[in-house]
Amino acid sequence: MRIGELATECHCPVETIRYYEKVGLLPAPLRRANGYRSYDELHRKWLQFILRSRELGFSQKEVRRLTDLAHQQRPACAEVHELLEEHVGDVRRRMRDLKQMERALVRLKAQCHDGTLHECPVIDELMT
Amino acid sequence: MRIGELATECHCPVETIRYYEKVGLLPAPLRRANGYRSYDELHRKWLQFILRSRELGFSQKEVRRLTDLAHQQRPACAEVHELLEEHVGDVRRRMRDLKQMERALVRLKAQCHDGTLHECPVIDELMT
DNA sequence: AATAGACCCTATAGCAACTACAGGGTCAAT
DNA sequence: ATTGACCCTGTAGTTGCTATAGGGTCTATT
Repeated sequence: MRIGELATECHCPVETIRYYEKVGLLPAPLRRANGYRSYDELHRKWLQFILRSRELGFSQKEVRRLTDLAHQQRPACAEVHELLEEHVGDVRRRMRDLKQMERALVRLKAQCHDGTLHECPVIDELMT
Repeated sequence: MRIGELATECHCPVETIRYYEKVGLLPAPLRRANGYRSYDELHRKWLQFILRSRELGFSQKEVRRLTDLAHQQRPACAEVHELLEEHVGDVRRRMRDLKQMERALVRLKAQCHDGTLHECPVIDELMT
């Protein structure tokens, strides 16, 4: 499989695949005589693993830990569990932060009287 | 006021202040004879405006739009309102994304049987 | 007067996690 | 023979800072 086919199959840009290879997340594939990368099913699985983990908000560092764990012949379920716990905590913190932002923004917006004023209390409040 | 004092007053690192000046968010202050930056109350207000906006999740670009609007002698409340609306929408989208992540992670974690297994179904599921 | 320590300056490099060129080679079809 | 789609490498750009190197300045103490 050439890189372009892999990319369309996995719904991700070609550059991202090359990037993952460069930073060592995705194992380097064999090359054809013309220098083109040649991927197989295992590569596809790894790429999907990475993409799915990134979708779930894991950082590159965490994905690296995950792939390392997955590479072990007897994956350490306890460590995976711990990583997941940490990450869920992280996601929840980020949600709380956003919720706070949202509340503050809505409060701020309420001062706007639907944008019909010429003087702007929002600007005033941000200034103080 | 020297940069260090401004920094402690506004609870932000000195480097950040110089950075905001460099990218044109914060107006460049006068300099003393020795080359040190010299800030006044107006600078403090602008810096707080920027920091508060960043806390509310506005991007640098949006902060720029906000400061531009604030600079007008008759701030265009309607535009501020629009910017706020957009941003609240953005924050809510990000929350929805995180919520989805959280649900997926919790579902994934549930497969882990408290990390007591040696074979790891989580890894398996991320692979497929 | 010398020196230590806290402060200030500029300019550059680094971080995450990609994305977007520039400047080339390869391959299949017309 | 040439067009167009694909591939290659290497480098620079993005966002929003943070950190470091290599210097100058000011105040207080010895």
